[in-house]
Amino acid sequence: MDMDAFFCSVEVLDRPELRGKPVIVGGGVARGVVSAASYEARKFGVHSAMSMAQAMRRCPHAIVLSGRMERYAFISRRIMELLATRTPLVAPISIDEAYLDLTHWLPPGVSAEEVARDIQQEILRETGLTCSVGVATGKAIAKMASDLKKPNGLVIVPPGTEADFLAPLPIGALRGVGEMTEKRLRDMGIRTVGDLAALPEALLTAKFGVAGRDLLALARGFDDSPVVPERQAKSIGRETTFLIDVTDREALERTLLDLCEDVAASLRRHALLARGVTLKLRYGDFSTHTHSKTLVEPTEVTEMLYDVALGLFRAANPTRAVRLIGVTTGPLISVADRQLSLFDAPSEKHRKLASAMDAIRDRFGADAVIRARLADKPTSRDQA
DNA sequence: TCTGGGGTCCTAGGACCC
DNA sequence: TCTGGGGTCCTAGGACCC
Repeated sequence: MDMDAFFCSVEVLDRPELRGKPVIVGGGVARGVVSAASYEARKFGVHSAMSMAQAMRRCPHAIVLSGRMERYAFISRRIMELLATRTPLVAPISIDEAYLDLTHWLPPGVSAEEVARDIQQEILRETGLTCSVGVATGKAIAKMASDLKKPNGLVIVPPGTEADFLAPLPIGALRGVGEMTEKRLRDMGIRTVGDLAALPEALLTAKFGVAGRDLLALARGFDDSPVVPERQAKSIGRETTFLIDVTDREALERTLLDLCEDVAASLRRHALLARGVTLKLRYGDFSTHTHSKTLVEPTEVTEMLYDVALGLFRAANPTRAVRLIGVTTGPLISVADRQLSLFDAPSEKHRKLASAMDAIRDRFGADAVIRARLADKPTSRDQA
């Protein structure tokens, strides 16, 4: 199940005067990208992930909105609840998409196709939004089927017809084939999934390794990875791109603290501890570097994360202007699995303070308590 | 054209251990 | 003085997805 132009459709729902107009939800025009484009905007060649600058060139009269994530998340939760009434095996893969395994959950005498239509009608009735659905024996093929007839489409791939369904599709439509792989395959003369399916496995493995073998299997219709609900997160991170590249170390370090604060709060909210920290820096030429360190002891404490992140930042010693800075933590373990060390005492104070601050923020909002370090000057993120 | 922010998974070399 | 093989962890980079 895949919602159609989800963010834009929600905006049109809430503001009917937008209906029929080219609407784009995305980041700032300066350095942002398109998050969602209405079908009217897509007619002009606008699509998600395109830079806003290019989108505006292609569709100068588009209505550009910055997006309201809380509103989208609210509607998403409602949709996921509706899906959960059909089968316990629902795996949300993003805010507007989910896989359902109906194998053992079809009501007697009811086909998967009928359930799919029913879901589309129910979502439309309950939210006013349309979605597209693909029905197949595997996730990847179901996803490709749902992409085929948007919006409000329903495409069924009967068991045994997978390879025939895939063969005419352009190679870039195959899940796992991104920009890089598409280019390499096209250079080899491969244009459709059928072309790929006809190649010998040895050739694909030689060129692309394990990924080549997997792509070939999918191209031939073999797709059986299970629908797994509720997978535990393996990493949690925050990053920010500046409006203008930043050289000022003090400003960068302040942003780093801000990011660590966010990440730590998220870890605590999910009752997780980080075993490692990765600092990410992107420079003006878009070159991107990461610097990681495994922690002596897993933590969810802002100061511990910041201490390590700052150490990585100072060791990296960036001399060029920074376009993006980010902090990612992982791998993660559950708080329940914390191994208490003999030298744990000093961080206990931090943990208590942090949970007190989290509680205040939950009740009074994110800005109710802020660090003295972040209090006076605006952080670079405020400017971004 | 000039590239967000949230992730997952894979590769590969070197350290380290047995 | 010419030096194994296997497993796991750490770190960096990169492709891909939504």
